[in-house]
Amino acid sequence: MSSMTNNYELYKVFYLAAKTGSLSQAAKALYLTQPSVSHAIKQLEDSFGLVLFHRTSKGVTLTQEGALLYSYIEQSHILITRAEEKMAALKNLDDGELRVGGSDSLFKHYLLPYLESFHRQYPGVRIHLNHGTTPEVIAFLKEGRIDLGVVRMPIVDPQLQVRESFQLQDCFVAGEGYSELKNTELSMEELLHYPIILFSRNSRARMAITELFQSYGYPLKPEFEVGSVDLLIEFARKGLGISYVTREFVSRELEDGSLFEIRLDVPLPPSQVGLMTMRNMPLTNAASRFMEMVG
Amino acid sequence: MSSMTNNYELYKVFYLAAKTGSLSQAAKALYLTQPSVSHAIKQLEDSFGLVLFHRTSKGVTLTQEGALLYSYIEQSHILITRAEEKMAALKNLDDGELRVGGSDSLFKHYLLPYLESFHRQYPGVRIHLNHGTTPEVIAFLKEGRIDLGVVRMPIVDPQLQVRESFQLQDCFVAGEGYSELKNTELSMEELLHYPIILFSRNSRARMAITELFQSYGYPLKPEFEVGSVDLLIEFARKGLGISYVTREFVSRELEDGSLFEIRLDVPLPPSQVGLMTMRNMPLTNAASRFMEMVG
DNA sequence: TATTGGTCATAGACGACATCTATAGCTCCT
DNA sequence: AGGAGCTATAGATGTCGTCTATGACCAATA
Repeated sequence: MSSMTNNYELYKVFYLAAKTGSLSQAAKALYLTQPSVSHAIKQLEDSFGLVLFHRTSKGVTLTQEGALLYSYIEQSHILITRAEEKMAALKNLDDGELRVGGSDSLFKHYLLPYLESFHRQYPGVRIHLNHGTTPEVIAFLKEGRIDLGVVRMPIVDPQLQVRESFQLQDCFVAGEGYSELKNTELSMEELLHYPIILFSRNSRARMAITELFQSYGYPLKPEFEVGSVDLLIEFARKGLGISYVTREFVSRELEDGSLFEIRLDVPLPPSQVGLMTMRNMPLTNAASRFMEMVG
Repeated sequence: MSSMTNNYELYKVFYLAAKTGSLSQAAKALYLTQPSVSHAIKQLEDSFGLVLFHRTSKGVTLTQEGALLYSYIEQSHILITRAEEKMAALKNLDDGELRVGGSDSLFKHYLLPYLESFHRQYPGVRIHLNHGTTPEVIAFLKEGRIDLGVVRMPIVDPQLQVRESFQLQDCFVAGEGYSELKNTELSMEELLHYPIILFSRNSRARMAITELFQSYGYPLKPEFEVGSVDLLIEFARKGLGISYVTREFVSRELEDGSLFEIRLDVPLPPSQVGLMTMRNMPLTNAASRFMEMVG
């Protein structure tokens, strides 16, 4: 007796019968036959022990009790219809949101064109960018605050799934003040005679290059330690030293000659960008579409 | 493609799965097995082309899309539950309304005890009384403003269904001033020497008695014509004349001697009270219960 | 480690019941 | 009187919702 809970499908039939004022028309609308509808209404009436419709030779009209029921069911039906529309919109990406985490520089130099074209193709999807360091982005992901993180590889975390996406190449660059180094190839030792500008300590690229020098026996101690890629570039342009930056992020400066790359006699390790998601966590439609576009 | 309209029953399953966070528990609540619930959810997901739940080893949690759907379905479910409760209440007569039409005097002298006991038994049912003349009451009924009319018979209207309920007897009464008539039997002619007080022209009782006198060849012209039974009584008590009233409505005055009945040498016709409803129109539960009580 | 107990997913069989066809009864309109 | 609506009813049919049985997975035990 606790949950009387009729079959909800009956309410759909009831709704249409009441709305159209005709069991036959309701049947048409539902792609059913009239007896089916008649039977469904009868089930409802029996379940309540109340008469819901007044049957006449030209259709049906609601009784008082039926009208009261209708006032509820109509609202309910509207909500369900909205829900279905909403779901369809999410499916078509006419609606929804895409929440991405990553570093500012990756957004700006790497993800921006994808975000642009995604937004152009799906203007209904609201895009949220959350920038932070790699551990912060991982935390965002685990808290469910973002759908997708864009970070440097490698990431080792059993809860996460990472897809390699794009290779970047870090390199040393300098500006006008060091033009004597333009067409030479330096050794590590020679490089270290110059002031070095590095990104802040906790960055992945900084750790990688420090380790590399260490493996050859050289300690890499920066003259300047800065907190953004833009500052790395600016410091180098002003001639304050040699910056270690991602080549793809300074392509413009390399083009216009305000910076040039310094070749070393040892190869520098490439760095992989990875798209990071929760393992075994379904993606939103928007997020998975975006992943496809980034490829 | 027009109306995507899923089987609503799936939403009930979805609701419980989301609410309990477990397909198994939802199954229990619905008296189903877990695979059934699993299948139902899959149907919904397939229909939308979206993943609604994130499955883990300890249950399910809503995805973003699922959460959005839930926000609609939860409301919808609440409405349906309320509707079902409301219907149960109407069935039990814990709620609802009873709308009766009739004349004031019938309400007061005939229907009141029934209304009282009905109200005592079903205090949740709101009672509306609409008084009016017989044609007005018929109109109320046809407009759907009342469920039930209480009127004098006969009623001839193919749209109406009338059940005879109670017999009343009209009679002539007078007060102290006419005590010489107390133990005599008058003829019609003798009666007409006294001032007569009648109810207003359009009443059924008035028409009946006028016709009766006419059939014997006597015109019945009242000295006073009043608009309520109370005035009929009051006028007679004050000695203004002889009132034609329903005997049952003056039982108290006949008891305490402030009025006495004048016997005629011709029998006066009894008048039937009828309960009138729309033919082929289902009654509300409250109305049909009330009809039973009135018997 | 293995074990146990919980989760959900899948496959296939079964049967309830939703739906259908056919028909009848009714009212209204031509 | 006949036709064109409407709904109700009865009984046949077959869909599809549900079940059983099983597997895979995970987490928390022993």
